[in-house]
Amino acid sequence: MKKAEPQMKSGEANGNATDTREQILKAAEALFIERGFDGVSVNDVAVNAGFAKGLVFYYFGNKKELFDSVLDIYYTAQAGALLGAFETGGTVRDRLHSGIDAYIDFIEKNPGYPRLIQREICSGARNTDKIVQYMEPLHSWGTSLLGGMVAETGPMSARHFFVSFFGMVINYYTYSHVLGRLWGGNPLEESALRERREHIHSLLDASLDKYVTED
Amino acid sequence: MKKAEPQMKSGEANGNATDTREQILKAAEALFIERGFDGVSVNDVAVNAGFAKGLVFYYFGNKKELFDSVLDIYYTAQAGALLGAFETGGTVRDRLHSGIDAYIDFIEKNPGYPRLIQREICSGARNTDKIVQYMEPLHSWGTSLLGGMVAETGPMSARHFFVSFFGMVINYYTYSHVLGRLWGGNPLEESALRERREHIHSLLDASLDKYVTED
DNA sequence: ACGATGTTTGACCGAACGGTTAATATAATA
DNA sequence: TATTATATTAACCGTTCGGTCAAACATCGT
Repeated sequence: MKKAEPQMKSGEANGNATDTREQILKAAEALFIERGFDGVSVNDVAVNAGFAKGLVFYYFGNKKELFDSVLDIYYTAQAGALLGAFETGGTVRDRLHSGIDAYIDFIEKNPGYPRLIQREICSGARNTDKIVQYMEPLHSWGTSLLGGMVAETGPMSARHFFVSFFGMVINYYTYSHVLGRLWGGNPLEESALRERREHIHSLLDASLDKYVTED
Repeated sequence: MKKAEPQMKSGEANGNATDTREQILKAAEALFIERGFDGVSVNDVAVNAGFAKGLVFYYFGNKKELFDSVLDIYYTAQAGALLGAFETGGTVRDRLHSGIDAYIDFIEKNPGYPRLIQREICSGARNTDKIVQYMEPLHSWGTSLLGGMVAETGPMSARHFFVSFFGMVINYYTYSHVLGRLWGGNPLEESALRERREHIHSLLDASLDKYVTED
């Protein structure tokens, strides 16, 4: 048996810095989503990407920076996905609906995102800055849209609506595997996702009908 | 200087198995809430409780069992807190309101609970069984209450209302430190909590008014 | 062919990890 | 008080951790 021929399979040395970086990032993303920062070792990432551990440090310096790079990818993707949707015209009601749709679209295209970000939120103060950075555009979009139409403070203020609908949207996806067990089906299949989307839009309409004076 | 006198400070050897077990559990709970399973070492727990590491294994066998013991405490507490509230009388609307109140009460008395359980949910399949066990009573209470009054399937079915209100309730607490930064205040102070509670009840009323045919 | 530059590895480091164990301190029992 | 049973410690084990580093490999302009 002669030595292994140099054959190109995914995640093997390729001499291209950009490709390698991206392969490492892909592996890191998948693992961090599955097990969180503390549940993943740098060696896990390297092996899953098909490289030696040292290479991860060559490209990312340390584990925290690797993790932050993954977060930044999502942040950029989210910003890009929402920016367009936030600038559409129409009534406030229309704009709220299309903003929520854009956010759901983004989540469905990035199914790992809810778990990654929500676990980070639960982890307390460690990454608060980055999470705030994430939510700030969403938050200011939502609250400024509703701003003139609901009370500025109190139980029916825009900020509470924001938290409610944000939680309503994102939790369906973070809970999906539990809901699958509870319901006996796959909450992430296409028809179920359509159903969920419709539910949220209906609840938005119900809230606007009752608590927002005018469109 | 003579040897340290045997004085009783919190978390010191006391020869009492029950007390020691509880001190370890308390320390473990606080740390698991703050940093999650993988972010906490057994030595952390032992030191925080004021004992040697070996003692944790003496009482709990291994790290996973220690973690499960913490989860079980919350599960028992939750079950006890909700059982009474689920058996009150009145209209369906009244019973939904009082069930939600009981759940909020429980969370406010156990402020670490949302972070602990939600992070576990985000961590995927590892503890799905236990999480399902957690949510099953809540879920069946909510869906059976609404059962006869909304569609069995489709976007306005009981199951979707359950997810929406569950997420609405719990996310306010898991997001509190982020919301504090976003709003410039403390979302966990008493007046803010009252406000949040009122918001949720109002949204429930709006939903019932629009989508539930009769009380 | 050559060195220069960038890429990748594998061996290595000290620290921390989960877990074990023999020995000791304490409490209970007789 | 002597004996037994329990509670607790400190040292230890093998493994894995994040991180470093010198050497090897690849690429490419000259």
